[in-house]
Amino acid sequence: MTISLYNTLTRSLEEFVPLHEGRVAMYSCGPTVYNYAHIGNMRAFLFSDLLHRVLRVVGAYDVRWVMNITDIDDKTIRDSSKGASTWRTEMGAQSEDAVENLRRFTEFYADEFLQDIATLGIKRENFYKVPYATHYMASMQHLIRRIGEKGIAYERGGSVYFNVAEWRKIDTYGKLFKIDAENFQEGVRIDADEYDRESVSDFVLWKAQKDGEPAWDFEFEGKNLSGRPGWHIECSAMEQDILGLPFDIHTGGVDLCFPHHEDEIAQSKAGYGVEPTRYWVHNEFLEVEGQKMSKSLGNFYTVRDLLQKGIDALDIRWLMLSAQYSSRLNFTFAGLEAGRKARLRVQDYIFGLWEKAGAQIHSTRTETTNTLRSAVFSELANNLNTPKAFAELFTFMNRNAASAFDAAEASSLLGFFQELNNIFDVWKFEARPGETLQIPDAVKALAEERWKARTMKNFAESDRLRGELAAHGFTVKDSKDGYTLEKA
RNA sequence: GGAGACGUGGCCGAGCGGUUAGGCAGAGGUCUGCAAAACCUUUUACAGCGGUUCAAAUCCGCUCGUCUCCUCCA
Repeated sequence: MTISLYNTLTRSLEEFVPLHEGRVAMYSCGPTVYNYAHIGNMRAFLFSDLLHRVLRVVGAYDVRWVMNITDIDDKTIRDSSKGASTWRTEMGAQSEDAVENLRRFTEFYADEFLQDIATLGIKRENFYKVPYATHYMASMQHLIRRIGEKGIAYERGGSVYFNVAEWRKIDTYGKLFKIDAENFQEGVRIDADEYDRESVSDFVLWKAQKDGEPAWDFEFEGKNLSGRPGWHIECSAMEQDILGLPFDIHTGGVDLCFPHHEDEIAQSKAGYGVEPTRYWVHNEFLEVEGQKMSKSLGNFYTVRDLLQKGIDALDIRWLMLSAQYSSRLNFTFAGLEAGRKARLRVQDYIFGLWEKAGAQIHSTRTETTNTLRSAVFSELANNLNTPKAFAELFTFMNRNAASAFDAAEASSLLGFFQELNNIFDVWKFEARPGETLQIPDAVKALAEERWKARTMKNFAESDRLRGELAAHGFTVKDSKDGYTLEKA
């Protein structure tokens, strides 16, 4: 099925056509590992996960997905520096070597991050590669030299800058974002002292080392400039090294359009002569309880904060799917609960199908399955319209009780739900838990006793026994001619 | 100050010129000692004010509000 995506570069919905038939190379801007990632960050990564899964399942593409880890920048340097209060004992002791400290610090948060996304269902094995910026030092330096050779970079005070004015003579600067050159000055406070750049719009490719900072040697135009790479250069270098240019899709949060992605385009084109990608796809922000997420408002959550509150990671995943990636999402606890109920309703439907299908899952599609499948998949193919896809699913469920299908039909539908779960990844395919529940004899006896009391209309005793069952961790549900036990 | 986006019923969230979106919650019902579940039925919309049109939540203008970017940021 053809997939369409909103391309920030053209500001329009475009039909996605890969550069190589059947294959997609995709790069996602990953986290800067200076702290635990929060749920706002997670939206970006869950969006990339969704996109790559839709490409695989709906588009039937072979997808190479790369997401970087930024392990060198101002914050990681600041927080890993000697004596910083942000240093955690889990990171071990601090050494005398700033580079080593940076490594220990960022490795800690990178590991935590990879764990967090795994919790949310972003699987490590789905990545082609998760590169760390500092492992690509040589490639970055090589790219900077190439930009220098083209005359678009200059050295100043030990730092190397990209010369935007010079670049503008060759190509557009402002592809993702319309820029008024004059705009830069008005009303904006730019920390000019920190930089010796010629123009405020120039950006740094290589930063000179300051006292005590981690640094790498870099030979540029005959000088050794001890320092470290600028923020944008890592993506350009790793993309070229790992995926080759151009590749198909680049994702990231909307805030990265400018300057990060704009600068990435300029650098790659200046250095390699090629623009990195054809499709730039950006996810919108997440709000919490209708407000911008911030520490001072107390609505700033990391994944582990939510898990500590007893929230199921699958419900976070579902909630993130319940709005289209391109619109703002209001993350609320009520929404989490509403989503949970909706998700479990589908799960219950799957259990129902499982029962009818006699545990058989078939990939052969009946007409019913085909109709549902194309309805749901075409919504996903339509710029990842997950809410609409959900709506199709629920509309189908509302019209077709699971119990109404015969075994063949149910098996076929299960096949589709499983296929769909390769994207959403929030359901289980197994018998309804109650049916395989191990019930201790003592509990069975209690339940029997209660049922007897109930039939004799001794409700006080019946309710007392219900309480006892609850103490054993079981809930009893009555129906007309019997009862069922469930794990509470 | 400049650039851009958004404002849908109690909440979330699609729709983007004419047709019931969907979910959660609420209400009524079936069932029921109670409770839970399940199923059926169902109420409440398009920020405000103008304009274009046979027809506007959907297009245009203004106002108000929220957000993003221009500075590190998913």
